[in-house]
Amino acid sequence: MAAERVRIPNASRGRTADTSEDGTGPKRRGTGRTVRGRQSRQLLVDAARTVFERQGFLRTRIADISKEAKVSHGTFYTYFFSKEEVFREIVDSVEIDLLRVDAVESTDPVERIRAGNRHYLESFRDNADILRVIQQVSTFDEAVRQTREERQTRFAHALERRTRSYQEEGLVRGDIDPWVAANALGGMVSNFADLMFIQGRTFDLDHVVDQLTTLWARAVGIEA
Amino acid sequence: MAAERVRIPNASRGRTADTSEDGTGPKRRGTGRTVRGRQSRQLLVDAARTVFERQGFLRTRIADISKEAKVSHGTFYTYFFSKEEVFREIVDSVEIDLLRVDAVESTDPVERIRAGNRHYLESFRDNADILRVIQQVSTFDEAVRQTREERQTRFAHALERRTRSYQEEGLVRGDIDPWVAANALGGMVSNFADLMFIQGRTFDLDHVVDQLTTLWARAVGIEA
Amino acid sequence: MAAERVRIPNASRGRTADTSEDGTGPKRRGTGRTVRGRQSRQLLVDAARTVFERQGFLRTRIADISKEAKVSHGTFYTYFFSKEEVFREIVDSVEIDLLRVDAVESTDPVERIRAGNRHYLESFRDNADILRVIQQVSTFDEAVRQTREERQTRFAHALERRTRSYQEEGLVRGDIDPWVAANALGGMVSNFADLMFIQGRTFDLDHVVDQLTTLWARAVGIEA
Amino acid sequence: MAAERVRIPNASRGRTADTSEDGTGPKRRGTGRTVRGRQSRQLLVDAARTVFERQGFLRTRIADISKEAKVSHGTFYTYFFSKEEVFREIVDSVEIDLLRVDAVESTDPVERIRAGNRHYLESFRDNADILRVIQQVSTFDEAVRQTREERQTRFAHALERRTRSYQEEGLVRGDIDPWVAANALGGMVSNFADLMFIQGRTFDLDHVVDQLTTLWARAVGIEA
DNA sequence: CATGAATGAGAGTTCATTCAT
DNA sequence: TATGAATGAACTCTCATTCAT
Repeated sequence: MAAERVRIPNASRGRTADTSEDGTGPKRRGTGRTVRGRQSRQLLVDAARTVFERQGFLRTRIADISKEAKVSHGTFYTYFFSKEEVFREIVDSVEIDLLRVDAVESTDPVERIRAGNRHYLESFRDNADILRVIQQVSTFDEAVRQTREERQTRFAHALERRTRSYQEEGLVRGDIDPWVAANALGGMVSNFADLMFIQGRTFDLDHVVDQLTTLWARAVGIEA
Repeated sequence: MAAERVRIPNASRGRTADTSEDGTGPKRRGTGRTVRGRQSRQLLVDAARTVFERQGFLRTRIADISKEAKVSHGTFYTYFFSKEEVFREIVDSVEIDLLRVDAVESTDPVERIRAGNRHYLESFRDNADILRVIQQVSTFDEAVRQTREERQTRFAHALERRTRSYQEEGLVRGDIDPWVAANALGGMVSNFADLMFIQGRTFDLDHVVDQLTTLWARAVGIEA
Repeated sequence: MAAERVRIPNASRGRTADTSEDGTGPKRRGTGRTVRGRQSRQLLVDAARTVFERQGFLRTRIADISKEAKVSHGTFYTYFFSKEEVFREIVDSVEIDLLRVDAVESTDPVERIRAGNRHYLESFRDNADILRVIQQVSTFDEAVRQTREERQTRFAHALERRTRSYQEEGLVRGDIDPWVAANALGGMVSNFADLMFIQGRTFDLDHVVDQLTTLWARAVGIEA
Repeated sequence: MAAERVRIPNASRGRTADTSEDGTGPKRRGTGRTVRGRQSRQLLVDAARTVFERQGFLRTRIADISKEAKVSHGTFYTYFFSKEEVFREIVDSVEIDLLRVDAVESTDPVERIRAGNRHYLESFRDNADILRVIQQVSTFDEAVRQTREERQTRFAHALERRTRSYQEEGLVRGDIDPWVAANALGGMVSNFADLMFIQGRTFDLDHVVDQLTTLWARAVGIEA
C-alpha cells in the first residue's frame, strides 16, 4: 500500500523563498560565474530533462536528478531552489517552433496549410516526451500553465492573421470568424498530435496530414 | 484499555490491501450492508468530489476529504483503500453523455451536427470542474487514463458511424476518411471545450456553436 | 513496506479495565447467563484458537476472530475485553497432561521413564500448534509466561519426587541432585519435543523415545 | 520553501524499499561512505541493542531507537529500512561461541564435557538479554528463526562429531545414536541455560555445571 | 563549490474499542 | 444480545532542504 510521495509546486500558495529576494530577481539561484559552475548547472538541467521524460514530473525526486547528473544531493541546491525551478528552465528551452505557420514558400493556400500541419505534427512528435510532462505539470503549476497558454495563444494569433488575410483575399468565406476558426482548427491539429504522440494511438502520418489539410481547407471554404 | 501497538515484519504475510483474495475481487472496500453505511459512503464520495474540484487531486489529502465529509479520519478507510479508489468511483459516476451525438430528432445533417456540438459544449461546461481533475489524474494514473481514452474512443466511433452513413448517402465527400475525420473533428470540439471551460478563455457559446458547426459541416463537404 | 500492526498485552503496564472492577473479579467480561450467551462465547473461544493456531497471536486481529466465528465485530467485546483475555482462556483450557509422569502401571523404572517420555512427546505433538503460540505469547505476556512456568515447575516437581523416591530405593545414584536432574532431564525431553514439533526437525518418534529413555535412565544411574 | 506533499498511485511503479534493483542486492541501506556515516550507523546499532534488551523487540518503536541514539527520527531511515533490518544486524553480531564445544586442552572426556557446559552457561548468561529478544523475534520472523536454528544445528553437529569419535574410541556406548544424543544433551544444557538466565530461576552455577556434566557423561556411558 | 549526513514536517494507514440502533 | 459503522491514537516512512566539513 505504500505509495510514493511527491511534491507539487507551491506556486499558487504563499512562497517563502521569493520574499527573500529583492522582488526583481527571477528567483533563480546562482551561479554561472565560474566555468565549473556553468558546467554543473547544465549537467543538472540535462539530467533533469532526462529524468522528467522518463518518469514524469511527479514521480521524479531531487535525488533522481542528482543521481542522473552524478553529482551529490546537495549540489542541486547550489543551482536551483526546487524541482519546479529547474523544470521551468527546461520548459523555456523547449521553445519549439510549433508556431512556424508558414513553413514553406509556396503561395498555394492549401500547400501552406499542409506544410503547417506537417510541421506541427513532426515537431510535436520529436518533442513528445517533454511535451507530455509539460502537459502534466501545467495541470497544477500556474507558471507552467501560463507559459503553455501563451504559446498556444501566439500560435492561434498567427493562424488568425493568416486566415484573416485569406479572407481579405476572398479565399476564405466571409462568415468564418478568424479567431474562432484559428482556435478550432489549430486545436484540431494539436489535439490530433496529442492523440498520436502522447496517447499513442496509431495512425499513418502522411495520411493524417492529408486528411487534416483537406478538412481544414474545406472548413474555411478553400477548395481542396 | 490502551494497549501498545507494535509492528511485526510482514515478510511471511501478504499485503492486506492489495490482495483481494484471489485477485479477482473488486478492489473495493466495504460496506454497503446497512443504510447508514451506504449513506456514509455516498457522503464521502460527494465530499471527495467537492474537494477534488476545489483543490485538484494532488493537493487533496485524505484528511481534507474526511473533514469535508465531517467524519473521522479512519472512516474514510472503512470505505476506500485510497484516494485513487474514491477518485475512480467518481470518474465512473461522471458518465457524461458527451457522447449523445444525435441529440435531436431533426434529420437535417447540419442541425444534427449543431445539436451534437451544443450538447457536448454544454455538458462539458456543466462538468468542467471534475473534468479538469480527471485530466490531471490521467497524466499519472494509468487506470483513469484508460477510462478516459475509452470514452474518447467510443465518442469517436459514434461520430465515425454517422459520418460513414452520411458518406453512403452521398452527403459527405468520398475522399474523407471517416475514422480520421471523426477523431479530428471530435477533437476540434473537445479541444475547444477545454479551451473555454478548463483554460477559461472567454467566448460566446452560441457563436462558438455556430462556427464549429459551420467548420465541421463544410470540412466534410456538407453545405452549410 | 507496509507492515502489519499488532497489539501486545499491556499486562505489564497500568491496566485501565481492571480498575473498574471491584478488584476481586477475574477481569472476565460477561456472560454465560443465557444459553445463547454461552454458545456465542464458546463459538468465539473456538474460533480464536483456530485463528491463533493458524496465524500466531501477533498476526491475529480481533476482526479475524469475529470473522472466523461468524459473528459481528462488536460481539467479541460482549464476551472479552481483549485478545489477551480470550487467549488466556484458551491457555487455561490447554491443561495438557504433559504432566502425567506415571502413565503406566509398570513398576519397572525404565519402563516408567519410557512411558513418560512417550506420553510427553505424543501430547506435545497433538497440541503443537497451540503450544507454539503459547511460547510466542509468553515472550511478552507476563500472565501467560507465569502460567507456563508454573506448569513446567509442577512437571519438574513431579519428576523430582519420582527421582527422589528412586534414590531412596537405591535405584538412582546418591550424587544426583533430584531437583536439578528433574529440570535438566525434563528439559531435555521438552526441548526435544520443541525441536520436533515446533521447529519441525524430522526424527523417528519411536527411536527418539528409545534414545531419550536410555539417556535419561543411564544419566541417573539406572541400568538400561 | 515548504511545499505540499501529495501521493500519487504507485500502481505503475515498483516499491522503492523492497526492490533492491535486481533482487540480489543486499537489503541494506547506505551509507558507509564517510567516517561520520559509519559512526552514526554504529551509534544506531548500539542504541537499538540497548533498547531491544530493555523493552523487547515488540515494544520497541523506531522512535525509541532514534531517541536513544540521540539522532532525529529520519536518520534511522538513512541507515535501515526497518526495525527488522537493524535487528538482524544485531543478531548477526551476536555470533556467540556457544559452540566452542572443546573449550579446554584436557583430554579427559569428562573434563571436556564439563568445560563445554560451563562455557555454554557462562556465555549464555553474559548475553542473556539479547538472547531473550532473539527468542522472541524468532517466534514470528522467519529470517531470525532460521539463523537461530542454523546455530543450534551447527552446535549439535559439533557435539555429534565429538560423541561419535568417543564412540569409536569405545568411550561411549555403541547403542547411543550420536545425532539424537547430541540434540538431546545439547538441548538439555541450552534448556537449562534458558531456565536460569531467561526465566530467571535461581540455581548455583557451579553445582549445575557439576550435575549437568555428570548426567551427560553417564547418559552416554562415560563413567563420571 | 561539492559532498552527503542529518533533519523533521507531513501524510498515510491500521485496528482495537465504543456505541447508537 | 447482536450488529457493524465510527472513532482516533499511534506508528511508519518519505524526501525536500539544510549545513558542517
